[in-house]
Amino acid sequence: MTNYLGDASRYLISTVVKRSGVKADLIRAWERRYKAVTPTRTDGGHRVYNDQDIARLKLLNQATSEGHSIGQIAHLSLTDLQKLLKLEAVNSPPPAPNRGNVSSTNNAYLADAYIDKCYSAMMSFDARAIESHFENAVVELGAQAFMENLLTPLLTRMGEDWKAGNLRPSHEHMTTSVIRSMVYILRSNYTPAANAPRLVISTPIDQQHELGALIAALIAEFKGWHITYLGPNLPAEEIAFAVKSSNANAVALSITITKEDHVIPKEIRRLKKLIGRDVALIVGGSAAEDYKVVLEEVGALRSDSCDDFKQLLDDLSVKFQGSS
Amino acid sequence: MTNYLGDASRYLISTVVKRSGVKADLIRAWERRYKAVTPTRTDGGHRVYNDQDIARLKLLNQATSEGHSIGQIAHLSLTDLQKLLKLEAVNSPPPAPNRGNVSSTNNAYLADAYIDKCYSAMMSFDARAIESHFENAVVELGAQAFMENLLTPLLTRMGEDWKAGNLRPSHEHMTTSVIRSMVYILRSNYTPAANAPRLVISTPIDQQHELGALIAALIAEFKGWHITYLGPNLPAEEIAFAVKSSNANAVALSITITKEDHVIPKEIRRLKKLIGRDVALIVGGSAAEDYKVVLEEVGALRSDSCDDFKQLLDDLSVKFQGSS
DNA sequence: CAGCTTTTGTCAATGTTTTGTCAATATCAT
DNA sequence: ATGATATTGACAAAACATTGACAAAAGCTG
Repeated sequence: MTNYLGDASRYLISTVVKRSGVKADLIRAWERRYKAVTPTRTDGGHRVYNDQDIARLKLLNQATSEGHSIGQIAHLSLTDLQKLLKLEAVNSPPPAPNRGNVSSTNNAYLADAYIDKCYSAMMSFDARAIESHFENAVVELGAQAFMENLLTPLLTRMGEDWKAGNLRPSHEHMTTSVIRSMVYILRSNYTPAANAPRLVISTPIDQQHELGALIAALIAEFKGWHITYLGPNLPAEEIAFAVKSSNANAVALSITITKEDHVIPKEIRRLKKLIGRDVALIVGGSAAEDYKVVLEEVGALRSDSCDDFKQLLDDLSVKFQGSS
Repeated sequence: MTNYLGDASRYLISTVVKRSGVKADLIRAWERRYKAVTPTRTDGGHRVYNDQDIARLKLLNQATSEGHSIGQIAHLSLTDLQKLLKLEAVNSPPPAPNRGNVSSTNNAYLADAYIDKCYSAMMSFDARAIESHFENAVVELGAQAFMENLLTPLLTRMGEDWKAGNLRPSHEHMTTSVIRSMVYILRSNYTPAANAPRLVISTPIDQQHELGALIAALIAEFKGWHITYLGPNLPAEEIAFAVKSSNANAVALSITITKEDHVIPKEIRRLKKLIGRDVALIVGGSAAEDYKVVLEEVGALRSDSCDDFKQLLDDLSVKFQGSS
């Protein structure tokens, strides 16, 4: 079995400098003094790095520039470094999302490479490998691009393969659980303001697929909303109860499968009645348009894409600002 | 193996200053005069602190600024310091009804306090608060104790409240999703050996509750197994498919709800037939004993507690060692 | 309250460690 | 042959440690 550490990514130091932002001399110094990375070598002795090394260097660079001492963190794993930076961000207010240093085209290209890797790992049920690729991708692309250029396309591709019958439920289950477990790292790390608008996210009953809901949760979190994520497959009463209890301003539902019966329309009508007129209802997902009629009937907002959803959130945000 | 969240991170004094809010000179003075913290040293003699030290300093700082004299409290344990400042620990709006069940040992007492906090946060759908309590608890208790003294009792209590009707599905859903997202952080990130025994974890069809399965996954991961976690509610074919694809040595199922129909027994029989005799089948969860008959019939292993499960894993581990 | 002692936070002076950077020289790759 | 890379050694700025001292604050005593 090919293991994910031995994949086809091989970069010379000049490439690593460009992608990690760490100068070559420093990379070598870190290796010499602390074994921060341990690249393989060509026959001639040139260093050969992989994606993981790049991700590491990027994180180490960020951590040192935030005051951590390289000697103390050089040996930490990728995960530990992420934890370190997350904790760091939690305890200090500076919201500086100002680190765009890779062009978007380059980003898209890189993301595509990662998608392929993730897909083959998924097919062979190698959760560790998926996770490892995700980790690297998050570091390299940043959380935003990770979601937009990797997670969303991956989800789309999975949806297609699902319809074509190439994908089994177990694949989808495993991948979902990997993504869910990474939500914590992905999430923007500052606590939303006390008066941030509040959103409850779920999927209606009999809708088991939660990937869409997860992505929606992440997007909303990045937008500064205060999220109550309920996971998939809940009846209207439960969702409404959560809305009341958390005093939410809006509910977002993800619907990805069209059912012939009338369960979904019934649930939506019931939910809308329960939450009342003051709470907005947003419905998205690949099957949302099949329920167009009901949605219009109850005055629900539809979102057909990530950008759509963002726009909706922004609009609502203005409306609900400060209404606690 | 080495790191839970505790000793993974080592900080120099400048970082500690930023995180704790105590000036460097003062930290050293406190150490010199009262041994308030006892950092290790680098070869060169620089002080190296850990998360607990930082937590301590934070608390000490808070306590002194509230009038306590440093000389009197410097030697107190983290627990005692927390008790000292217990009135300040209110950061969630709804004051929780405190179920006063105080245990004997400090650690258990501490865990109990966290359980209460988590429970009231859960009741008010404050996912952020739950997460924050979990984070603190992991740092304070260590991952092992976190699971055994907090997560497991919490789960048990949820089960009881569920039966008593005090808990709604939405509560359980939200809490599950928080725990799932924390799994990533909890996991020791050491990559299992290539020849580590492989385990697939899921719950049978119609078993929506996955908290037991999650804890099982964590335990197995700590034991060095290579895990493929599938999430809840999968038919036998899917689980078997994942077993074949990942070349697993064993399957673990969590069953928490007893159904009157014969779905579960049928699923178990089918699963056992599909995976064959060479793959072990482990079944646990609060409702597992209700299916005793079937389980014995197919030769499944039963685990009634965490310790039980650990024992089982160890036994199997020996058997499967190196068989890839 | 005045006077005395103890506690506690801060600072300065001086020496050591850590770490980013650079230069010189040799080797590799195309 | 030329540009990229590797190795080694060195350097200086920044960060850290130690020691000793000092004064404000707190506590105590008569």
